[in-house]
Amino acid sequence: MGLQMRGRYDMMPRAMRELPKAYEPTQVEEKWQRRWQEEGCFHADAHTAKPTYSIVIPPPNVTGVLHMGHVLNNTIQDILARRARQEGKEVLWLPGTDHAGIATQARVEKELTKETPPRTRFDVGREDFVKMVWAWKEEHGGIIIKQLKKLGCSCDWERERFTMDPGYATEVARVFVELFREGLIYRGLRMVNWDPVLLTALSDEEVIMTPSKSKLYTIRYRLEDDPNRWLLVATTRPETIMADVAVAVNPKDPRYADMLGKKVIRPLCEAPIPIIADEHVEIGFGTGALKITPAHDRVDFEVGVRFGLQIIDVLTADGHINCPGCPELHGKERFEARDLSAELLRQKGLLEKEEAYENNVGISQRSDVPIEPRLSMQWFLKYPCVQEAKDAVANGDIVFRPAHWAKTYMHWLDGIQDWCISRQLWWGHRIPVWYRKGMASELKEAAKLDVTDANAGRIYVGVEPPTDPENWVQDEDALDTWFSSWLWPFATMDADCRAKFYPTSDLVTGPDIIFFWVSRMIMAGYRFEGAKPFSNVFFTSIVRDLQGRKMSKSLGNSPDPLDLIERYGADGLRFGLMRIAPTGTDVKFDEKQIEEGKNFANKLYNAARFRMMQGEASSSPAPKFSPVHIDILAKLKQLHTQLANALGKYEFNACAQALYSFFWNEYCSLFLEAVKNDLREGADPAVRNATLSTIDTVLRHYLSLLAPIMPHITEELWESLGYAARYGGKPLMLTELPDDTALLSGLEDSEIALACATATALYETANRARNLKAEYNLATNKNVRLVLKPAVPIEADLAGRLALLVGAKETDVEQDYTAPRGTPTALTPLGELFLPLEGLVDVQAERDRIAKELLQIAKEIVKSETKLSNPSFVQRAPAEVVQQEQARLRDWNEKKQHLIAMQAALS
RNA sequence: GCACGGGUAGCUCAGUGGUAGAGCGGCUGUUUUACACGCAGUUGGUCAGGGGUUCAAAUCCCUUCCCGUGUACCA
Repeated sequence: MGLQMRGRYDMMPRAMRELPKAYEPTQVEEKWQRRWQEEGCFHADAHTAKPTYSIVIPPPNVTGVLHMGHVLNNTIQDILARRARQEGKEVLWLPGTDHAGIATQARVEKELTKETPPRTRFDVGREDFVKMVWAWKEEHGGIIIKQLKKLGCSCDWERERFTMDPGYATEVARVFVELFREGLIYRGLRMVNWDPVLLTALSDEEVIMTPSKSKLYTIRYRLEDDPNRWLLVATTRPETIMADVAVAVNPKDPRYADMLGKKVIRPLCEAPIPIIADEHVEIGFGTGALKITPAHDRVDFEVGVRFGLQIIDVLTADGHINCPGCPELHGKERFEARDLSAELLRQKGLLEKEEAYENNVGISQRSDVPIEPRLSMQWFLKYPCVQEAKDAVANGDIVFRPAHWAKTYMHWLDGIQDWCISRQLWWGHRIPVWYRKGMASELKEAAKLDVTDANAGRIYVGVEPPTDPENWVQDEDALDTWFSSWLWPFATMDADCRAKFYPTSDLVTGPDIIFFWVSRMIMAGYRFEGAKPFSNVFFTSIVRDLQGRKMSKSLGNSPDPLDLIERYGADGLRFGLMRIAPTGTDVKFDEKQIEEGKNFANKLYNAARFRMMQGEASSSPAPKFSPVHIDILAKLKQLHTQLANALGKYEFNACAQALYSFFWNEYCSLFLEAVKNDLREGADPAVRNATLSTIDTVLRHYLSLLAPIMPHITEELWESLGYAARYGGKPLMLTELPDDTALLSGLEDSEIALACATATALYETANRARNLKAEYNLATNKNVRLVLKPAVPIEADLAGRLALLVGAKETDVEQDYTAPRGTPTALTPLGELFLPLEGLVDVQAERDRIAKELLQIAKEIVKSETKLSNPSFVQRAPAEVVQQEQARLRDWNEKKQHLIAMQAALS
């Protein structure tokens, strides 16, 4: 090998025969991940003058392990980041993890239950428990970060953040204090979604309305003053009857008009309760009478408020009945109590009927049990900058892709409700509010606490604890995890970093967290930084299994990405996934596709290996280019454009597709197969130089273009092909994209067009010849002779390439060739092509073949003639289209004539 | 209920008015010196159904059906 070896990226000469035939990704990938990091390739400098590109990672839960959704999401971010580096930008991809209050706390609590004897966090105590969670986080919390590194993510790991880092915690508190002072954060007694397993309030977004099979019970309520009159009430929750304080009917319902103002006897925990009239009750549903249970239903609560009704709470925090007045039910679990109460009513003869019924039940996203509407003292946030958030997306300051998600976003913002931000958890940011000692119990009951209470000195709200802590007691609650996540795009950055990299460029995330995260970040960005947090939001598809089901642990249908990386390589996984990732819809995951990614890596490796087996090109004699060289360079130039366009539209599947098809089909199958003889011994050195330099040009450009998707193998080949040393002496990932305008710069457009047409004709001709061979059952590798009766001038070079492509020993170009009777013939763009089969001629077979082809052509001709004989078409279609159709018809007719002539020669 | 997305070859998906495509799979041939993770050939389609607009519809409009997602709820 005559490679020039110098610099630290040099490659030691290796005997090419020792290069393994198959690409083995594992070691290569580990090596480059290590080297990139050692050399600080991922580090973002906040002080350069370069244009910036920045992304903040959607922080995975610190309890998380990598799943396919993460792979999709982070591969896309990595592609964007790597491509931006190639374009000369200063790139920050900021990584980190989320403390995930509920998930992480639950994780450690689970460990406690495994102890003997089992313990709960209450046995441990708040301070020690929080210490335990921190310890767990230090030991197990980094798993997903390691996994992201294995995927090749080029995050600036020096800037890794955690949502409970000290600096971050300060930001969270600062924001709380500011919003409190502004009056947007307040504490109030409200109906909230209560999780009876986790014993905390949840936001509306954390409740999933799920259709469930329930029962609708119709129950008899006796009128107080008439033992023979009954009011029938339908309910799905008989276990809350003891908390009924009224029965409501629609004021327009004639059936009950005379009952208004009277009382019925509550059938359990008996007591008279009024019959009231409320518009809210639908006449047509059930019996038209609705039991009002303000403590256990949101709507009933509002009715209760309107009518000044009493609130009777008969459920404990963990979902058990608390009603000593009804000893049969007191202390029973809520669902057990439901059946039991129905039974009790039946025994009393008060259960009119019981029917199967499907209704929507709110399920806790976290604990998977039905939530309870519960009256509870919680902290709420009235969202800031709602209008700015709407405007930004409406006027295009922030672009959603796919665009239709903007509708979902707007809809949510239109109906936005105050956010319940307090959680009865220990792991998380504790609410920075302190109550004056001695007043604590009084304040606990206060209907609403707000900024005036701080002014009155009853409470203290501050980033720092009060200076006289002995006089204060801190609020017990922690903040919703999303109350820290919504600050992620700026709270992760110091002042310099913010100055350079905020607002960020792109956000890549799943549409399932538009409300949880995306919308809230936008509002926070405007409120606290006075600017949008990002310019583009790319919503990835949701990865599903082949049956279309969401991937989940319980279904066991979620492949382990690390296992996939092991078997197919990170590059294979990335490429395979990008190839099937559609824009705008779900992606059905098929492992076969990942295998394709691996196969593609192998193809690339072998194409590079082929190059390494050749010597070096030399400057003399001057390279003699032929049409196939020019053709592949023109296609390469096209690929540059295609990729830039697809990336601009975030069409990653189109990128992968274009890269795949260029390399496999155009470069390997056509170009390389056409030029192999140029590299054999005895070939014209000028042609050899043209071929080698073309190969190098293509590979050099191609590795750069592919690098963002398959960073490891391209980096490896960049080095081992010697390009690192030759083009800039830097790793590929820090090398700028080569300039595609320099390709073919010395040639006129017309020359290029002619060369491409010639190459295309050559490939088509080869194709026809291969068909002929196959139809005559001649093995691919069977050396045959071709004769070409040229329709255009054929250079010897071209004839040679044709023979090579077809697997023929030669192509004779003979203007006056007369084929023996029955010789298989094809009409090709280069002329009539014969496949003389000395002694093997099968006249009948050739006749059949021609007849078959004629049949096909006849159909096309009919189609075309029908079209052209339609006057409307000729008159109304654009002239261009008509001409095109006419040309097609001429072509078909010409072919037909030719085939008929051949047929005649056979008879 | 409302909104959004989707229905194209056995499978996964491209295809924004002008000759229905790719990869995989199937079948046939092939160990030719980069690659059998390969090469060559080939087989697969009422573009969900119906109607409309148009010279021309997978593509635009209407409608029905099916799948998915979000959202609102009636106890």
